[in-house]
Amino acid sequence: MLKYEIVTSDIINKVNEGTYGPNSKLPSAVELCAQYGVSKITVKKAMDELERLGVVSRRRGSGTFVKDIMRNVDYDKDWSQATRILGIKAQCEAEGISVRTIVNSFSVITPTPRVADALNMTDGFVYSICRTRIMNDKPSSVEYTYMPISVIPGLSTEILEDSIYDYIEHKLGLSIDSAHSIIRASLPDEREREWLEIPSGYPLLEVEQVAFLSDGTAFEFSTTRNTRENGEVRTIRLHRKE
Amino acid sequence: MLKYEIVTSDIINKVNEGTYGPNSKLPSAVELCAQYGVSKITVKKAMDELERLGVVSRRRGSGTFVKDIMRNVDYDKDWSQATRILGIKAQCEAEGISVRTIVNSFSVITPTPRVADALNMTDGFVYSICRTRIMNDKPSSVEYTYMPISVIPGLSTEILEDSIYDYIEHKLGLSIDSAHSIIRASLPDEREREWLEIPSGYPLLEVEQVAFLSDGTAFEFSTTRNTRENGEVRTIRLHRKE
DNA sequence: CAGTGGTCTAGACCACGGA
DNA sequence: CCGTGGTCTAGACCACTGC
Repeated sequence: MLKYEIVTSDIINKVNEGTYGPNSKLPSAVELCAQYGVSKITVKKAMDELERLGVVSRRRGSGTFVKDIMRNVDYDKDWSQATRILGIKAQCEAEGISVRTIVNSFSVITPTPRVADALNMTDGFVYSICRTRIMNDKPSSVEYTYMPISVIPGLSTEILEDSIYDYIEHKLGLSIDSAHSIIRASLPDEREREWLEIPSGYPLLEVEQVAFLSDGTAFEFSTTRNTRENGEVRTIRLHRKE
Repeated sequence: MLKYEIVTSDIINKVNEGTYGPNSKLPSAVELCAQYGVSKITVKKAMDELERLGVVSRRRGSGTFVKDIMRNVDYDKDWSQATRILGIKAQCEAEGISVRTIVNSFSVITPTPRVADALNMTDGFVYSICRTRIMNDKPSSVEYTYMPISVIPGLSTEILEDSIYDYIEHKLGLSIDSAHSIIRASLPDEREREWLEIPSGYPLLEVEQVAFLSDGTAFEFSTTRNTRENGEVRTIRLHRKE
């Protein structure tokens, strides 16, 4: 465990157990340096992390304060970036939710302009995949996925029913880096109503996403439409300090 | 302008104008140190920023790469944290959108348990505010806001029609720090359909938010329900590197 | 093995807030 | 004025990648 992580997680623990209560002021940076035997920059990095996680607010000249509503922050479960970017499968399993995946369709096509643009492709083919996710025996989302066959070769139905992300990272040895998402509200079409077993007026949370490998290549363009139970996104926004 | 900001914005410019094309590799950290005459840590901080803004991906041992789809990133318009946390008014004005605000109701009440909990209040009163936002002459969101009168004294209808955030920062001299949000899809009730001039099946993007001052005090609990045109949230998620 | 980014230090200096 | 956090440096050492 890195030094700044030790500081971060220790302070989170102290916040959770009430040693540092809501609105209280943390020890100053120099005090924390002494307390943990680390340098000022390391303490600062820990504070950056706490701020990003939404645990504290900082004001230059006066100090660092625990936010008002701090109960049960979990260092590992990082909501600040709006859902961790693992496969859905790994994410659910981490929380003890059972997931089953139904492959509605799976083919190779010439990308539409929209898809080609999102993936920055000039030619070549993409997989076109449509899947339904069943979580704890309840249909909870429909996912439309496009991936260039040149970047992610060798997909099979079996993999789609398991975890694409696992295949990409462990079988292909590629490194997943990040995703850019747009979140909207939308309504289901007829097929989706059937797959998700919902009435026609039921609102869905749509997450459109382009995902990248760590060499910068866009490898996935996907749209996921989530039912209410499943579909909630949490974020933390920091005010721009000028 | 700070040194790391100079580095960050210069690289963003070079990406936008094509000097560093999609998928290309940036100069190494040491090269950039020499190029800008700054230390390694400063370059690293600039790279952290570029990564957070979604411009580059980094891989230890091989380098830093420009992402595939990098067109017109704007350093000031920071989408990475899902909409900057100014008042809606300032946000729209920055983009040349006209905003008008209609105050549907404005009163002081004893907070419901839900509200008191969100604001971590044990006693006292809150303002209860309901407003409709008209953007470019189109009704685009309904906003329900609760604020403790002890924290934000002296609100008036006039302020509500203008900008609460401006009042808080400039008149009260308080410093807004951050906000924690939950995003969902939902449907309008009857009054909302009327205010927003939409049919009954129209899906809304609901953003529930608790906002904090920089001493950690929760000063606002609000729920905003946005129409489709207006309601889109963008985020960038970085993969957890372990 | 050489080259990359990542962490960390000790200490200088600056900017801001409050008494 | 002092105490706070914020930026920055020069350089050490580590961890990973790819040849």
